[in-house]
Amino acid sequence: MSTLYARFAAHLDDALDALEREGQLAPGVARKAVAVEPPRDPSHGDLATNAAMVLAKAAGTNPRALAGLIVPKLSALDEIDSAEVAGPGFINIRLVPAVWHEEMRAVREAGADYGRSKLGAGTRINVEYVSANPTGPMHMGHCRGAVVGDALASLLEYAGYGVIREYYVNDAGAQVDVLARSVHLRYQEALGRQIGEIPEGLYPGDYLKPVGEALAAEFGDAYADAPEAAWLEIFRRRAVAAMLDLIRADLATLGVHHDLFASEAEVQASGAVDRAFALLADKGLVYTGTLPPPKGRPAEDWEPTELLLFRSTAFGDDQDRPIRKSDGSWTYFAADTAYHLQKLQASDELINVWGADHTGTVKRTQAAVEALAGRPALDVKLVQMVRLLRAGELVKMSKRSGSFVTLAEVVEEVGKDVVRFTMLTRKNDAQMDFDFAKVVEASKDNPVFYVQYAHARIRSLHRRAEAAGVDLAAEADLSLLDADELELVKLGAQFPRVVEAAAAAHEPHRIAFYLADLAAALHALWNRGNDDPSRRFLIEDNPALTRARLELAGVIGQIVRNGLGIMGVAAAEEMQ
RNA sequence: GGCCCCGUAGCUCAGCAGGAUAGAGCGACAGAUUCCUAAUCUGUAGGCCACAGGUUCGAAUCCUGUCGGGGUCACCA
Repeated sequence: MSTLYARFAAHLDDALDALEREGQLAPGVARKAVAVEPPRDPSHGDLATNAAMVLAKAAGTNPRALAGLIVPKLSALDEIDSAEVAGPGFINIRLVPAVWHEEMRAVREAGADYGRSKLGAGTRINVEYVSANPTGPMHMGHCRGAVVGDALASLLEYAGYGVIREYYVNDAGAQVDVLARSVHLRYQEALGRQIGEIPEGLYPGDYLKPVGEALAAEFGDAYADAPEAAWLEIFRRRAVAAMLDLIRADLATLGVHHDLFASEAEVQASGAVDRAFALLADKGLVYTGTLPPPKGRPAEDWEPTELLLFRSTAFGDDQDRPIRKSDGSWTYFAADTAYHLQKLQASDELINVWGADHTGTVKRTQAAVEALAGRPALDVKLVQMVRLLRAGELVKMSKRSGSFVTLAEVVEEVGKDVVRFTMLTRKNDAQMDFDFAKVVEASKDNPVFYVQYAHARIRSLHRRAEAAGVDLAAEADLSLLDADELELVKLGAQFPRVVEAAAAAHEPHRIAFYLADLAAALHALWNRGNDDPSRRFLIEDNPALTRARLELAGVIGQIVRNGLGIMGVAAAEEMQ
C-alpha cells in the first residue's frame, strides 16, 4: 500500500521526467530535496510541492517559470482538480473528491493495517527500555521510560521494522549484593530471629519479606549463621529472580512485555567482554594510559593511575574511558560495551531509552557502538523526570523511608490506558507533570479523555444506527459528503504520514498529538449537528446520506483505533 | 570549567529531517446554550520564536557565539 503522498510524488516525478525529455530540465538533476506535502494552510490546497524552487537553479531559470512548466503536466491528471503556482514558486494542488473517497475505501479495506508502512524495510532494530535495577518493584520514575520505549517499539513495528524489545538486567554490581544481604536479613526474620531496624544501606522494603520466607522454606536455617561467602551468590540469584518477577508483573499491568531479558552477569561470565575488547584492540582503540584529573571539583585524593582505556575520544567523547578497574575487574562501561556488541549481533540499529540522569554516558556508549559497528548505530532517547501531583500539590517521594509511589499503585488508581496515553503527551525530553486529578478529568482539556470520547462517540453512533436498522455493510455513496466532511477525511488521510515521520524521528508522542487533533476535528464536525439538525450523522429520512456519514465516522474510528493501538491504549467502546 | 538538553502567546506545550501570514489547549474578553448529538459551542485579542551574527531563493528549524534555566561530570552501577 503506498500512501497518497508517495503516489503524488510519483506523479510529480513523471512530470519532471517529461520535462527532461522535452529538454526543459537538465537530465539527472538530484531531486532529493523535492517534497510533496500537505500545506500548513489548508486554503493552499490539498498538496503542495517545492519542486520548482529546489530545481530552478539547476534548470537555469527562476522558480515561478519552472513551476509554470510543471503545472500543466499535473493539471492533466484526472485525480488533480487544479494546480497553480503560488508565492515564491510553490505548486499548490487540489485533488478531486474522488481521491478522498478512494482513500476512505482504502481505510475500510486495510482496517487495522491502515497506516502501516514499509519504511523500515525489515531493518532489525533493538529497543532497550526500562532496564531498572532488579532491587525492588517499579516506581513511577521508571514509568515514563517503560511507556515511551514500548510505544516506540510498537511504532517501529508498525512502520515495518523488525523489533526486539529488550531489558538489560543489571545483576552484576554492588547493589545486587546489597539486595542479597537485605534478603538474608529477611530470611533470618522468617526463621524467627529478631532483626530490629533494617540497617542503613540495606533495602528496607516489605516486598523482600516473601523472598526471605521462601528462602527459609527452601533452606531451613542452613545459612542462618553461615558466613556471607556461603550464601551471597545463591541469595543474590534468588533475590534477583524474585525481583524480576515483581518487575514483570508491574510491567504487565502497564501492558509492557519484553522479548528478551539480558543478564549483565552472563555477559561478564561469557567472555563477551574479552571478545569485544579484542575487536577494539585490533582497531587500535585500546591502550594503557592515565586519565587527566577530574574537572570542576578540586580532587585532593586524586592520583594518576595507569588504566586500560578505550579511545572513545576518537568518536567524539570528551575523554577516553577505563575498561578495567585497578583491581583487574571490568568496569560497568566495559560490560556495557560487550552488551551492545551482543545486541548488534542480532540487530542493525539500536535504541536505548534512558532516564535523563544517564545523559553523561551517552557519548561513550555511542562511541563504543560506532567503533564496534563501524557506523553510528545507536540512538539514545532520554526521558525527563515526571513530577507527580495530586490536585496541584507535589507528591513527595522519599527514598530513605521507602515511601516512593509505585507504578502498580498509579495504574491501579487511574488505569493503564490513562497512564500510557498521558506519558505520551509530551516529547520525551521535556519535563512532565502527572496530576492524578487532571489525567482522569472528563473534559476537553484532557486529551486522553477527548480522544477516547471521540472513539466512544463513533461506536455509540454505529450502535444506534444498527438499532435503527441501518446496514453498515452496504455500499455508501461518498459523493454525498460535503466539504467540511471531506476536511475530516483529509486529516485522517495524514495518518500514514504521521506514522512514518514519527517512526523516522523515533518519537511516539507525535501519534498522541495527531490523535488529539483528529478527535478535535471530529467533535467539531459533530457539534455542527447541535445548531443544525440536518448536519447530524443520523438523518432519519435520508438513508443514503446517513450511510455516507456513518462511513466517514467509521473511517475516523478506525484511524483512532490504529493510533491508539500503536500507543498500547485500548479504544473505549463507551464512556463509563 | 567541559559536555548534553532546554529557552516559541499571560500559563502548559506542539511545530512534521528549512517553506508561504508561527499553531493548539488553558486563561482573558464578547456572545450562544431549558440541548440526552451529555461530559459545552462560536468568535476576538494576545508573538522581535531569548539575543547577535552566518549559511540560502527562504531559518523557530541548520552553523557559530552570547545570555538565561536544568542535567551531568567517578576505576559507581
